[in-house]
Order: sequence, then C-alpha cells, then structure tokens
Amino acid sequence: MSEGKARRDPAGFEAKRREILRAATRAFARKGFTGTRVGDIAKEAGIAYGLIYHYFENKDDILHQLFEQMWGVSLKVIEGIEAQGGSLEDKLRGIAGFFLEAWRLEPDTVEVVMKEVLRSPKFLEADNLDAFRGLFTALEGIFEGHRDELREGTQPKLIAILFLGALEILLTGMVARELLGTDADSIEQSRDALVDTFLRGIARS
Amino acid sequence: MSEGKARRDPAGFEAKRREILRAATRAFARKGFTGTRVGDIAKEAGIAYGLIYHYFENKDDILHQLFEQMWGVSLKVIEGIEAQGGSLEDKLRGIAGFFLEAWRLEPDTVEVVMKEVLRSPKFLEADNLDAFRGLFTALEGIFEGHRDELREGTQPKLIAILFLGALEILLTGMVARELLGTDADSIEQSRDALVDTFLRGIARS
Amino acid sequence: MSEGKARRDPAGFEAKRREILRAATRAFARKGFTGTRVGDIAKEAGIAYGLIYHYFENKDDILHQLFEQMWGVSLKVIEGIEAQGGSLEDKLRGIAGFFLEAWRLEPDTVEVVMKEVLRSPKFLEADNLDAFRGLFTALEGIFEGHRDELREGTQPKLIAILFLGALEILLTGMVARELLGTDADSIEQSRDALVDTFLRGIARS
Amino acid sequence: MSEGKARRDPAGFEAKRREILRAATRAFARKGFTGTRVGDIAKEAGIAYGLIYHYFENKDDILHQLFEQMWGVSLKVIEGIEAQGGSLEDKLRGIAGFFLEAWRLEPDTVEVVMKEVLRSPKFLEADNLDAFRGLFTALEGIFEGHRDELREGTQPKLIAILFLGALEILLTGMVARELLGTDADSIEQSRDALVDTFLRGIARS
DNA sequence: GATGAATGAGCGTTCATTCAT
DNA sequence: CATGAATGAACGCTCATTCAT
Repeated sequence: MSEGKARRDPAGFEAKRREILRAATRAFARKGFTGTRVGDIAKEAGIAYGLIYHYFENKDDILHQLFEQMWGVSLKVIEGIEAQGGSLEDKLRGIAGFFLEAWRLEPDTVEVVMKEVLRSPKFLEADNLDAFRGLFTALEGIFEGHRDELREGTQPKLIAILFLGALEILLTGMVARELLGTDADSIEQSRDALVDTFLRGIARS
Repeated sequence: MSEGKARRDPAGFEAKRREILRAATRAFARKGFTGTRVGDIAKEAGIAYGLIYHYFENKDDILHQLFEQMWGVSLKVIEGIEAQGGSLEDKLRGIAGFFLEAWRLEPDTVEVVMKEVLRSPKFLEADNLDAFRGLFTALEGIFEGHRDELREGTQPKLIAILFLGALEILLTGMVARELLGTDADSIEQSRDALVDTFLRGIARS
Repeated sequence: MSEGKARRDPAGFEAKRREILRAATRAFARKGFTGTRVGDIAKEAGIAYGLIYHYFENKDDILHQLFEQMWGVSLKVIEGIEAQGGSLEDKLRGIAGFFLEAWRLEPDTVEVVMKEVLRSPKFLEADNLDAFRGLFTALEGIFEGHRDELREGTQPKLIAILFLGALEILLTGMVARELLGTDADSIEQSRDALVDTFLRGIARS
Repeated sequence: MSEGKARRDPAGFEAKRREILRAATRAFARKGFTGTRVGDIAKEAGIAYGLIYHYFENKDDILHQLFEQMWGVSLKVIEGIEAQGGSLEDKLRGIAGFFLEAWRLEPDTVEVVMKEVLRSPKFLEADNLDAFRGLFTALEGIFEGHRDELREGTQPKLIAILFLGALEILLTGMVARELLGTDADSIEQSRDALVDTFLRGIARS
C-alpha cells in the first residue's frame, strides 16, 4: 500500500500515519485489539474510518506496524548497548532497564505490544517469531561475546531465551498492574533481581 | 448448569463432559480457539451441535474448564513436591520437570492452555490472574522455606515470578516447535539450564 | 394427545394436568409466554420437562388450554346471566363485574390471557377469533333480547363489539397495574362507568 | 446511531431510512414482526443485509420507530382537533374518524401498529405505556374542557380510557378483516355508533 | 408414568473492507 | 485526500421437541 505511489507530500503522509498509529495505540490499550473497531480508531484520530485504509492495509496491519516500530527501536537499542561495550552485567542491566523503562515512557505502546502481540496466539506463528528471533539472536550474541566469563556448559541460546522469558514476565506483571509495582524503585528492584539472579544465581555460594 | 437438576447418571454425565473436553482440546490445538467453531467441536466429539450446551455454559466455558483442570493438577503437583521435602534444587527441578514433561504427555492440552489462555489478552484480567497467583504463591512459599540457603536480599516473590516467566518461555518455545527441541534430551537440558541458572547463576564464580 | 388412550387413572391424570396448567400460568404471568421456557414450567411444577409432553401437545397447547378454560367459564357465566333474566342493566353489570372480578380472584390467569392471548398478534387469526366471536354473539343476543329498550338504529352487533372493547381496556389497564386502580372500589367505579355510559347512551331516552 | 457522525447528505439519509421503514412495514404486515427476518426486510427494500443496521439499531428499533412515527402524527392530529375548537361531538367524531380513516390510507402501517405494538405483550411495559398515556391525557383534556356538558359524576379519565378501548377494538376488528366491514360506509357507521353511544351516554340529559 | 440426554433448525447481529462520489 | 454508504460472510446461542431407558 505504501510503496509505489507517488505521494504529493510524503512527510505529511507519514505524519498522519503516525498520528493514526498513536490513536490506534490508545484505542487498543483501552479496549484491546479485538474490542476496538476500525471506526473507534477513526474517531480517536478524528477522521473518517474509510481514510484508515489509505494509510494501512487493514486492521491487522496497524497492529503489525505498531509492533514493528517498537521492535525496530528495541533492536537498535540492544545493538547500541552491545556496540558500546562494557561488562556483561552492564549490558544486561541496560537491556532490562530499557524495556522496563519503556513501559514508564509509553505504557500504552508497551501494553498493546505485550497483550496483543506477544501474548496473542497468532504470535506463535512463524512470521512473528522471526522478529522475536532477532532479539534472541542479538542477546545470544552478547552472551557469546562474554563466553569466557560464563560457566562452562552454559548455552548462550538457552540462557538468552530464559532471560527474555523472565524479562517478559516482569513486563507482563507491570502491564497487569497488579503483580508488580510500577514506581521507579520497584522497577529498579525488578531489573536488579533479574540481572543479579541470572549473573550470580540465588544460592548462597 | 449443574445446579438444581438431579442427574440420573452423574458419572456418565461427567464422562461425557470429559469426552467433549478432550474433543475440544484437539480442535483448539488444531485451529486455535477462535478458529474453532462450536460445530467443529461437536463434529470432533461426534455429537449434535446443541448438546455442547448441556455440558458447558458456552464456548468460553470450555476453554475455562480446560484451564481449570490443568491448573488444578498443576497446583496439586507443586504442593506434593513441597510436601515431599528435599533440597531446593530437587523441588525446582521437580516443578520445571513436571511442566516440561506435561507437554510430552499431553501436548494438545498444554498447547491450548499456553496459546489460548496464558498468551491471551484476556488472561491479564483479574479473574484469571487469581489462578496464576496461586502458583506464584506456592512457589514463593517454597523459596521462603529455604530462605537460609538463599543470598541475602533475595526476594522470594520476585524470584518466583522470574522463575515462572523463564519456565513459561521454555514451554512457549516448545509449543512453537521451532525455538526449542522437544525430545527428551532437549527437555532435560532446558530444565537443567533453568534450574542451574536460577540456583547458581551463570557467572563464573 | 388426550383422546383415545386408556388412562389407568383418569382422575389423577386430570389433576396433574391442572397442576401443570397452574404452574404454567404462574410462569407465564411472571415472564411472559415467549420468555418462559418449557423447562421453567417444569421447574415451577416440580417435574421433569419431558413430562409436560405427556399432558400437552406442545407449549402452544398449554396457553391454548388456559384460554379455553377461562373462555369456557366466561361463556357459561354470560349464558347464565342471560338465562337468569332481569334488566339489561343488570345483565351488563353482571358481565362486566364478572370479568373485572375475575382479575381479583385469579390475576395470573387473567393477566396471561389478556397479555398473551387477546393482545397477541396470533389472536387475530381466524381460529382464535372464532372463540371470541362466541362472546360477541352471546352479548349481541342479549342486546337483541332487549331491542325494544334500545334507541332506534342501534346495531346490537356493533354495540356488543364496542362494549367488549371498552371492557377489555379496563382489564388491560388493571393488568398494567398503572392505568387503573385495582382495589374493590376502583373496580366498582370502572364497572359502573362502563355500564352507565353504554346504557344511558343506547337507552331509548 | 445518528449522534456524532456528520452525515454528508442528511436528507438522503433520512429518505433512505423512511424507504426501509416502508419496506419493513410491508414485510411486517405480510408475515408479522416475529415471522419477518431482517433479511426479508432487506430484500423488500432491495438493499444488503447489513445496511439495515446503518439506519436502525436493531430489528426492534424498526418497529419502535414505526410506532413513534404513527404516534407522533396521531398526537398532533388530536391536538389540532382540540385547538380547532368546536363541539365535543365534532371533536370525538374527528378523533375517531382520523384513526378509522388512517386504516384506509395506510392499512399496512395501522395493521402493524395494532397487531405488533398495541396487541403485543411488550406494549404493557412502562415505557410504551407512557406514549399511550399521552393519548389518554389529551383525550381526558378534551372531556374536561367540556365538563359542563357532561353528566355529573362523569370521570373524564375513565371515559377517555373507555372511549379509546372501544375505538381500538373497532380498528382491531377492521384489521382482522372479519369482524367489521372496511368500506367507507361501514367505517362511517362504526364511527357514528361509537361517538353517539358515548355522547348520549355522557351528555347531560 | 417419568426422566433428561440428544437433536438441529433458525436468526439476529457485528464489522472489516470496498468504492462511488 | 476524504467520506461514509454499502456489502455480506461468519457464528454463537436458544429452545421446543423427541425418544431411549
């Protein structure tokens, strides 16, 4: 839809697309993806609902682009963290901190992505998993880059999966607004518990 | 549904209910909850359409009962493991092993519960979280029972959450049939990586 | 259904039939005919719902028999009033009084017949109208029997219809429990207004 | 439905709404409200299934709007008659004539309103009665305006109810197409019998 | 007589998407 | 770019009735 057409005002087009995307995010956060009608998004954005289809393929596409956007940023951040160097601990703390902090900055976006993308049955389909795999791979690469600091027998891939699973549940807990505190202190504690546990374990040495 | 009416054959009723539940599980595993029509379940069970509604409130109720059933078993197993005593390591290995093994024994059930219940937006609603909280609490209790073996500052509740998040992603990875191997060996490796990481951490001491 | 079968205990059969009919009347009065499920009637009667079909053809038949019963009584009363002789005024007051009083004695029955039979679209079908026509005819006969007391040009048939229409709306108003009072005094006033209006209007001055 | 959305062509919208309403009226008159499927209305109107729901909340709403429309006109006519002044006899004859004539002009509409609204159990619910009460009140007002021409002890409210009940049964009889003739002469006779009966009955001798 | 499991036709409603204007 | 009227496939659920036991 967005390729091949000569837009008269590409910048304006893009701006409106983002505006609709933001409106959709608010709507999804409020009523969920399924519970939100295309008309609801239009109303939230203050436009006619037919216009949505000038900017997006279909309703799914909106969610998909929302995910892609957040995902792109996430990957860049992780790559940036890796590029910046530093200790494994710093890197893990940076990654965990980024995701947890993201919730504070854009709770709607994170909530929608968590609930409607990551926690959706559809997510487990090959297409979406590919995106997720990029994150796995990036994290796996980090662990491999610090292989000599790891116990023998540690499998970077498996650890990357476990780490992201634990991180995901922290976000889930925050999104649920019940399981975990969402103030700055609580978030810091969660982050540290995650990183420390993975790095050093919980057993009294 | 089950109140007030005197069933002539309660055992037969219950047997049929389970039979339909099994049929539904197969159908859900194949086409997802949403993708499965009530008629599909009936066909799979070899019964008439409307009979479903003699045994279940509605379509949602079927999924809910499936979840309740698995959940009830899970809680009992964990309580059994706790009651049996032993080291913290044994307990964690037992719990992780139970869930991972469950997938081998009843892949359909686990798949449906993972995909359609735990990974569903609706799951984050208060009602369902309550069930989940029982699991958190049980695990938290286990950690607390071994408090003197834990590092200082370890928060049992947070660790319980992290552990279950990591465990959940292993199951998710298995359900996705792509991220993780599902043979006995792979499962054992996953379980050990999980337990070892949490217990001892990954950093070379 | 009720013909041709040799019942072992005709009296007991009839008693139970009436019992179910009463239960159905209560249920219909509470939730309306359409809103009442066959199972509701069974529950109200304390029997299994399948048993209903031993005593009645189907759900419609229950309502029909309820109507027939009330209607039969009504016709007999009117015939009785006519047979008893007396002035036209006495007869009209007797008829109106009977129907209005019936509501006090068996509000559920009257309510159901009014709401579900007389005020039902189906009522206007030929079959049911026949029954009603009996009432018209009887009343028409009464007016004709007093033809010499009526103004010239008075058409007994038309007057009978008008009278019953006015009577019906009084019952409707009582059933609605809002338009008209339902205490003994109010009922008497309604009856007298009806009879007096018609009488002085049609009486040869 | 009509709030919040800026219609490009409100007049066209309204025209189409009325068109569908007319189609629905024809369908209801033919097969009854319950017997008419939404699809039947669409077919009768020559439009697609779902379009009905752009113009009406649901099936009930169609009937309701039909009723409201006829009711609004009726009330205006009565108020007009009252405003016009004249004798009580003229007014009653005008009111009765209007309703009876309406059947000749729009038999479908009157038939549907009579059968499906006034003679429906739902009609006796408070909401609908309120509309009807407007009619009662208006008529009551007319009688009160001519109080000095009435017999002592005449209760305008009761007489209004009786009059409308008698009028209603005339319409019912015409709708049933069996009880009463529907030619111009018969209609006139019915109207006169009604008015004369009431008038001479309640007029101060 | 009595029970309640079994049947399955039937229908209103939603809503993403298209497209004429 | 923008609008909103038009489309129609899709589906869960109810419930009167039957019938084996």
